[in-house]
Parts: sequence; structure tokens; C-alpha cells
Amino acid sequence: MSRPRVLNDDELLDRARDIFWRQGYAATSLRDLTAATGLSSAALYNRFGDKAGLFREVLRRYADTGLSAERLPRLAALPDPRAAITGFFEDLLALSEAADTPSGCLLINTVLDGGAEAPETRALVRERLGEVEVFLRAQTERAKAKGLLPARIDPPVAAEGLFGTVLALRVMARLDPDPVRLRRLIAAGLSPLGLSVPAATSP
Amino acid sequence: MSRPRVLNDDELLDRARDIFWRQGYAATSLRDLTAATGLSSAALYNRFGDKAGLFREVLRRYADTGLSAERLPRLAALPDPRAAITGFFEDLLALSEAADTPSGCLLINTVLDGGAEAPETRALVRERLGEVEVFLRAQTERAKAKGLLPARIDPPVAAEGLFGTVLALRVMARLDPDPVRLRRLIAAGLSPLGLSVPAATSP
DNA sequence: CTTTTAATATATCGATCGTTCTATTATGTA
DNA sequence: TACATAATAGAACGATCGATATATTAAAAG
Repeated sequence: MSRPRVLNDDELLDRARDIFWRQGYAATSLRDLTAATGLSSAALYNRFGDKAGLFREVLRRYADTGLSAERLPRLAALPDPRAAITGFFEDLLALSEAADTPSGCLLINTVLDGGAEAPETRALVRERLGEVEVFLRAQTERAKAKGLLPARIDPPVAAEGLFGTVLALRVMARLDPDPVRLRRLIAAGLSPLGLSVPAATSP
Repeated sequence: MSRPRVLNDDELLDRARDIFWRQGYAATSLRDLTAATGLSSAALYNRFGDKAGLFREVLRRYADTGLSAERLPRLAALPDPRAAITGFFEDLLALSEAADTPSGCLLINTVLDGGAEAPETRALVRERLGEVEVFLRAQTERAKAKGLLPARIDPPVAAEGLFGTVLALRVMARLDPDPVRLRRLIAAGLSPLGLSVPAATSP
């Protein structure tokens, strides 16, 4: 019916995502985005309204593909809640060590990014990080109910600690992305629950 | 000898600090800074060279007054290393609940701020956060050597966990600065070491 | 073909960016 | 009282910002 798009939304958003991820919202200019996507600013505005709208779609797709949409339900369906928790942190570790993507987490960067304070943006970030919290809380309570955790463990506190470990990991991935430190952070977060993540498979 | 300054460096940097802290480096304009300080941009440039130079001085003073310069040596001098650790987190909690200052931590915001990636800036942030790491590591090892920690505790992992708790606290202070959650985060971070922070004193 | 439709590029908008030029001001000193 | 010094303000710089008006392009539908 009409002229075809030279770049589909998914690929476009992935390219824009890397720029926002590396530079932050305010430091990313429309020219950076046109250079990364190969599209003109007019084309971007026609499809996403404005810079904030493009960023919102980037965040939405980032959250969908990065964690929540597929990974969390799959892990939550595991019969052993301990495996759900350790599997989540294994996945996070793999993400942190992936070389084809900027370090850290776009959602958490955005929490601390005073340049991206549009209410819709903030709400979206909180909602998506909230899904992670709910997951960790549910698995912790499930494990406790099954008697799979040490008696001294209080699920609300333990779940908060696990979520805190997620936050710490994502900051550390930018501060000092040494795999040894990231694994040590996970060890510190999981060992109070009697859990651990397998050692690195290969150098 | 010459015309006196209408605003000393400390007061000037404190005012600029609040703007950078709230908005991030890239989203803060020179006009924001002239409005906050009451000085002209020419005066700011005469004193700090450029925007990055001003930001560097803001960070330096933030680190000096916020944590390292006075607090860490004082805590490290306590006879009981457990008191040094719990005292540090009590101070952090008080900072997080202070109403006269933006939420979160300017240093950690800057770690994740792609708009403030000047090498000097990054080096300064890492150095100052490194001082916190060194403090936590030293107190953990001192406590372990004195037999004040549970036998299962491995100091390098435990110290990494404590530093991770600091990172998590500072993110949470922006994500959801509920005192209950901040205290729960501290409880999760300290309880594996058999430590805790006193309950809230007054509503 | 022609028409319709939407995605695109070109060119440019006024606003704002960080920065600097020039001149003025207020002090201590001679 | 004049001089030297440095901090300041006012005005403006070119560059870049996010955003847009206009025109062109490529396909499907008739």
C-alpha cells in the first residue's frame, strides 16, 4: 500500500538502544540517533513522535528482550524455586559478560539519570524492575514454604537482599566489570540462602 | 588586593552540586548553574575553566564532605571493627533520609552517567569509591582476625557483599526511598555477618 | 497507467548549548 | 588619590540542540 520501511522497528530500536545505553538520555542527540539508525530525524519523528517517545519504546523493548517477557516466566515455572533464583543470576552474569552490548543495565542507568525524568519513563522503569522484585519475592517465599532455606531466613528481608544484589551487579558491571568481582557479588548475595552459582565453565 | 568574591568556593560548589546531583551532568546547562549560584557564566569559567572542570571540583568536594575525608578515618579508628561497619551503614542511612539534599549518591550516579565520561571524572569517581571498598575490606578482615565473625564468613566475599550493599542502597534511594526498604536492604547485607543496625529511633 | 498511502530525505527552523570577548567593578597597596 | 589586580556582568559568538514544513519516493490498489 505504501512505501516500505527500510528498517523494522526492532532493529531500529536495538540500534538506538545501544546509543542511549552508552551515553544516557540527555547526552544522546538526534544526530547520534540518525547516525546509528541510518534514518533521518524526520523519519524518526514520524514513527515515534519525539525523542522521549523513541526512548520510551527503546526501554520497552529493552525490558521485553532483556529479562521479563520470556525469561522470568520460564524460570518461575521451574519446580525448584532455588533453581529459579540461581538461574536468574546465572543469566544476569551471562548478560554482564556479553561482549556485543554496552555494560550495565539501561533500566538502572535510567533510574539514576536525571536527564530522563519524564513521568512516563520513570513509571515504565519502575514497573519493569518491579517485575524482577516480584519474581525474587515469590521464589524466596516458595522456597521458604518448601523448607528449602535455612531456618533463620526471613523471606521479605532475603528477597530484598536478592534484589539489592541485582542492583549492585548492574552498577558494578559499569564500575569494574571484572567477572571475578561480579561472581563474588553473587556469592555474597546467595550464600546466606545456602545457594550458589556454578563456577565459570571456561576461561 | 582585588575585588572580593561574592560567593566562596564551598558554597558555590554546594549549590552547583545539587543541580548536577538532581539532573545529571549532560542535562545540566550553564544557565541552570548561573541560576543556582547567582554568578555569571563568565565568573564560573574564570574560576573553573569549563563545565567539566566545575563538575570535577563538585565531585571532589562532594566526596570530601560526604564520606571519605572525615568519616571513614574516624570509623576506622574505632576499637571494634563491627562498630565501624555498622556505624558506616548508620551514617549512610542518615544521609539517605536527609531532606535537604537530593536522593541517591552523586558518585554512583556519575558511574552510570554516560554523559560524564571524561577520563579525569571517571578516575576521580573510582578513586573515591575505592576508598569505601578499602575501608569495608579492612574492617571485615580485622573483624575476622579477631574472631568476631561467624566461622563460615570469607572476608573477601563478605567485603564485596558489603560494598554491593552500599551500591544497592544508593540506587534504591532513587528508585524507592522508603526507609523501610533501605533498612531491610541493610539488614539483608549485614545479617550474614551477625551484624545489625539499630531500629529507627523516632518516627 | 493512475491513484492512494505512508515512509522517507532535504532543508531549515528558532532555541539553547558551552564558551569567550570586552568592559566594569571593588578591593588592597603605594 | 592613583595604581594594580582579580572577580564580575553583559553581550554576543558559532555550534548544536530538538523539532518541523515541504517535497519526493516506493510500493499496493484500482
